[in-house]
Amino acid sequence: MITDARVLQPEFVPNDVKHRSAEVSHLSDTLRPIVEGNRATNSLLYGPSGAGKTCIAQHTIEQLRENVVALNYQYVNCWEDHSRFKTLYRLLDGIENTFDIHRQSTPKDELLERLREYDGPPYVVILDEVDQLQDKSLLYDLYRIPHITMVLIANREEDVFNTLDDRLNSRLGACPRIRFSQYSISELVTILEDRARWGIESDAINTDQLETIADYAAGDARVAIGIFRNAARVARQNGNDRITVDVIDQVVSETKSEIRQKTTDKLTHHQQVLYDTITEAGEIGAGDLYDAYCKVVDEPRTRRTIRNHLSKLEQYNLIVATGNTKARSYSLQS
DNA sequence: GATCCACAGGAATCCTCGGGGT
DNA sequence: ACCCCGAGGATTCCTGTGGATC
Repeated sequence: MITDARVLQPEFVPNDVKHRSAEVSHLSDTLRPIVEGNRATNSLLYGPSGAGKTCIAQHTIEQLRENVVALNYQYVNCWEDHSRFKTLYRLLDGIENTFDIHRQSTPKDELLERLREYDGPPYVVILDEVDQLQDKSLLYDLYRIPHITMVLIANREEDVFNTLDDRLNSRLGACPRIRFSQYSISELVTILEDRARWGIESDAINTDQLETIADYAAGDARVAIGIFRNAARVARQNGNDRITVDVIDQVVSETKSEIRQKTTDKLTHHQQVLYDTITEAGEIGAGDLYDAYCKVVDEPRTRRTIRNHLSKLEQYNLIVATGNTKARSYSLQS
């Protein structure tokens, strides 16, 4: 029943993207100078998760590559590579300049120096989840390298600009910002129709069922494609040649927790305990939370460290904090 | 309204770990 | 075998803030 499993994968980037032509053309406008050999402007894509930011960034650059003789590009997820060193390493990796870097104790800004010295074709870098970048001054350093063009991606624009210093704000503050909003149900349906056409046999699913999936996904394309993929997998396991609504109902919660799991997997043990404690309590004040945390963990960290962890969890959109000072309480992100 | 207190978060410093140099 | 160095996490110290209490 499944004819091409690749197109059901979350990281698959289609040649033909739906409902984002305005965003694509805005982004390609900012990048167009590269085609004429000039310096392109940096840009920021922002919007809720599953709105197609990463996909559109990669798609647009792929398109650009077809028009430019030579162009390098690299995708960096700043959550996974959140330190200055790791991000720089990843960027050098994109231009294959890492063969002799094996230690963290390479002289202080040797990596940056190498990026500066790079004299190949224009280099476009996608910095996804850029608000998670530990050392924002890296953006300034990259900004000053002429042949590098940055495409920044974040959920909320204020998460990016609030954390920049004045110097960076005056430079990057003026860059084009492209807003992505949630997909509507019907938009999700057409996206799923494409995937269905490319990935599974033609009569294995119909519009009604795709609508059911889109409904469950609530505007998040990543969730929609995840449900679709799992439903196709379960249907195949059961030996069915069609994806029924029953199967879809069955895989929804599994898929959602799968996606949540991907996020919480990146947490440290201490962050995980905090998250679980909040999950259990529903809503909990800072003092009670710390006490509960200490009971669970062998070697509890200090209050100060826990506050850092909590603000990280908040940045990850896993929890929300409401109220100030004594009235502060933590609960799960809905 | 003055005072107290729990809490947030910035800055400086300490600690630990991994890898290189001698 | 030993020391050294850089990075990043944790801790210590601190200031500011707003709710609670009288």
